[in-house]
Amino acid sequence: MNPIIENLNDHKIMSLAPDKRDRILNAAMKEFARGYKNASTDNIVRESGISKGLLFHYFRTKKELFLFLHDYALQMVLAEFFNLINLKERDILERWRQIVLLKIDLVHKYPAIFAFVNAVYMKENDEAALEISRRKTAFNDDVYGRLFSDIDTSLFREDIEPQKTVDVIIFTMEGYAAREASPDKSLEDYEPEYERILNEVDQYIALLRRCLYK
Amino acid sequence: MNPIIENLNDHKIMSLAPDKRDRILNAAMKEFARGYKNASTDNIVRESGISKGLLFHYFRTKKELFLFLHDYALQMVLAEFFNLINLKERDILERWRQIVLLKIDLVHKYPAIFAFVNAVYMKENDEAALEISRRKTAFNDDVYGRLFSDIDTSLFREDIEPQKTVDVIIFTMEGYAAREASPDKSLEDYEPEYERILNEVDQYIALLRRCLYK
Amino acid sequence: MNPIIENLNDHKIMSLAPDKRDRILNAAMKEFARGYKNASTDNIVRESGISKGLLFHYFRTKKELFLFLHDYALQMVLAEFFNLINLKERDILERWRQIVLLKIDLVHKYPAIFAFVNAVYMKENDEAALEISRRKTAFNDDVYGRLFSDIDTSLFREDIEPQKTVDVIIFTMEGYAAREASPDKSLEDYEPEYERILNEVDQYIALLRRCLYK
Amino acid sequence: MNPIIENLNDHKIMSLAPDKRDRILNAAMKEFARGYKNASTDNIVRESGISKGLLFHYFRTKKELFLFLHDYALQMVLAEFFNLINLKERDILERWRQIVLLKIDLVHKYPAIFAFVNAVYMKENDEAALEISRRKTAFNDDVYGRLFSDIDTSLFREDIEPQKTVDVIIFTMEGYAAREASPDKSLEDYEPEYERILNEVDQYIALLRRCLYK
DNA sequence: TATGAATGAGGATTCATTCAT
DNA sequence: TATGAATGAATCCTCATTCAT
Repeated sequence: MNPIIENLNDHKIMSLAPDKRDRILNAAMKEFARGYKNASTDNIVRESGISKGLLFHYFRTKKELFLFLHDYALQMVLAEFFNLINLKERDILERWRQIVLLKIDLVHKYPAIFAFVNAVYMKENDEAALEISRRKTAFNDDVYGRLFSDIDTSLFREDIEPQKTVDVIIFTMEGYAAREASPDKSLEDYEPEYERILNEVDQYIALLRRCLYK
Repeated sequence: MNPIIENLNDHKIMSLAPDKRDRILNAAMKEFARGYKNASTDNIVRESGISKGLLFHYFRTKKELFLFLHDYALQMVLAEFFNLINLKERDILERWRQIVLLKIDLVHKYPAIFAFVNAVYMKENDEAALEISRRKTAFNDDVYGRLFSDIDTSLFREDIEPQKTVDVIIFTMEGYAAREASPDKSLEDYEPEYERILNEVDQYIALLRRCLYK
Repeated sequence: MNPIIENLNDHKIMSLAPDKRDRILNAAMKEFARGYKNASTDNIVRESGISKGLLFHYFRTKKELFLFLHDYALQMVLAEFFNLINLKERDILERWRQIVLLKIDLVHKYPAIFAFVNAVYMKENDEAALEISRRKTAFNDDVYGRLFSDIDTSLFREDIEPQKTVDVIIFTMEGYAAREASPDKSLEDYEPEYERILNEVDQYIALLRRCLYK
Repeated sequence: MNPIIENLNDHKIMSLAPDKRDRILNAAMKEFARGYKNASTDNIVRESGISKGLLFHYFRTKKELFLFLHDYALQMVLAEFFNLINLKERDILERWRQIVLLKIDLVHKYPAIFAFVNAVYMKENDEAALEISRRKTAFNDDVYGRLFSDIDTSLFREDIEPQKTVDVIIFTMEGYAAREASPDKSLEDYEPEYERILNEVDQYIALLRRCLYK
């Protein structure tokens, strides 16, 4: 269904008992959230309560673990994301509204995954870094392609190029999201801010609708 | 004059002969561009032709070197930036135009500094990471504060909140910049693209002016 | 019948189905040809298609497997060797001639065994090394004892001690064999060289006969 | 002077204080005498009383240490060997006599070196193993070439090819040496056996002289 | 018999930092 | 100031062996 992410279920680790597997993957994500180099396989095994040997039984190298985790994280988010988003809604601003709400929920549901994904900047001049970079770009292209496919551009003002209109809307979305997700803001505080964020988003939506729509 | 960045001239290293100092700082920046953890003090001393002992004579720890470099880089860019920007121009969109042009120039003039600044994501849960994060935020607040201070909001449509208008403009600026600065694009290719970028920026400016201005 | 090599048939592994047993033993020999330490039990089980547990069911330790294999290899060669050699021939030089021909044949017939035997230099200061060394010496003493037993020393010159004459002949044989078996010479090339080797051997035999015989 | 062995004095380790250097090299040789894989860098540093880091400061890898040691050992032996052997003596059997005596002395003087050289069988399918094998062959060719150059073949019987005569003599020498150097014989016992060995060697020499010389 | 997940001590290597000179 | 040898904890990874099933 999604050709970008290879079939994770083929991986050895998927034959492990789910609770043990989750213990390992969660511990690994948590550790990699500190950055690739800072992450220590020793910490991962300590945290997940397994032996050194077992970790390397399932993942031949630290890099393989990292790469698997990356794809796993993206797939987890992705599956639920597209499951819940209503792609029938063709107004991009309405769709954004949905996305924001959904994202807040997901960040709460899978905090470790988001922490990990945000941290994935494997600064290395080797193949793995390029591979991650390539996958991330492909992933983003795919997600954005789907998320903003079949947009009803007839709603937009006619005196500006529709693609540029979409760009401004997306830039605004992302800019706002980045500002809200700045590292000082601990994820735990999101919930009480739900109202505030929704309110602000609605203000941006109103602004953009007034200025960019017919 | 700039309270955010402590006085770099107080640092021991500033008493070194400028050419030797530059050799050290450039080597260090180049190395840290690979990421904090990947950077090796061995490489730095080898590249700059000094001894291990001397490096640690001037900077007590790797972290101190890194932090110094960070402030140093920001100050370098900053000084030149504000020197050249015309703060008399009160139209935010015109100011953006200036900034884009200037930034392209600076990236060419100081590629090592920009490579370093872009790479500064020291994902660590220790003091240095928080410190960097704090300084960066302060720096950005300061820069943006100055860069977009004294804006003529009377140019904006009156049916929307001026601060939100500024936000949309800045989000668009940054979104566009981020897209252009994606890691696949090598800095060397910028020059021939100067025209293309300027052209695109002008299109966004025209759009925003038409939609957000009176 | 042969007191040096303990009865291999008493070993647990001998109750396994012959084809499966051979798969295991061949895989193990091939692997140990890389050297004792370099040999990996993982590779052995992968190659022979059995499970880790089963290997250690039959051989309690890697060392036991190795020791068994050593004896097994020697016995394999030995049995066939003495089966084919004509111990009626009492002229040591003629006997050598037979041995050379036979050895070339056997190396072709059991390349894995010879590769393994040649590689058996388990340099370790533990029990197994001494044990191997002891068995090898005993084996050689036994083989040479039998191979050169009942030699007709009346053929030798009478002005020299017969044992010394035998020594010189054996040293020449072994020296020549070692030179021909140097590791650069791949076993595959033996066949076309059959003629050359036989020719050279005959020259040495002629020389020794002329000088050492009456 | 000897083109086979590259200049060892260029190596970093040669700038170390001789006593410390010898402590390291001796410890390493002793350890590698157990075989390449069995040798543990931990043991080497423990034995030589230096830190882990220092060993890898001088030798970037275990393999580099091993290769250096190999060349070093050969050079040590070589230099003294050719220094003491009288190449004026053109009778190969007399020369052998000298060599045997000299070798016994050297084995006593440098037991660690000989133990190491005898043990050097790095069974690995990588470049280093081939490199060692290549160097050893080149070394042997060189040594034998020099050791048995300018031999007076006019002393030999005329009814046999001189090269074959030389072969038989060398095979006998090596065969005898190998038998005496078998691993069960600890090096310490050599001294009291000096007489016995010399006596036996003289017997072989007498035999060969009677049979192979005019 | 047969499986293969699980163990954990041991191995080579790295690297920021110190210190005697 | 300046050097670079020296340190050793930390890192990733291996592998013979065990054990529950």
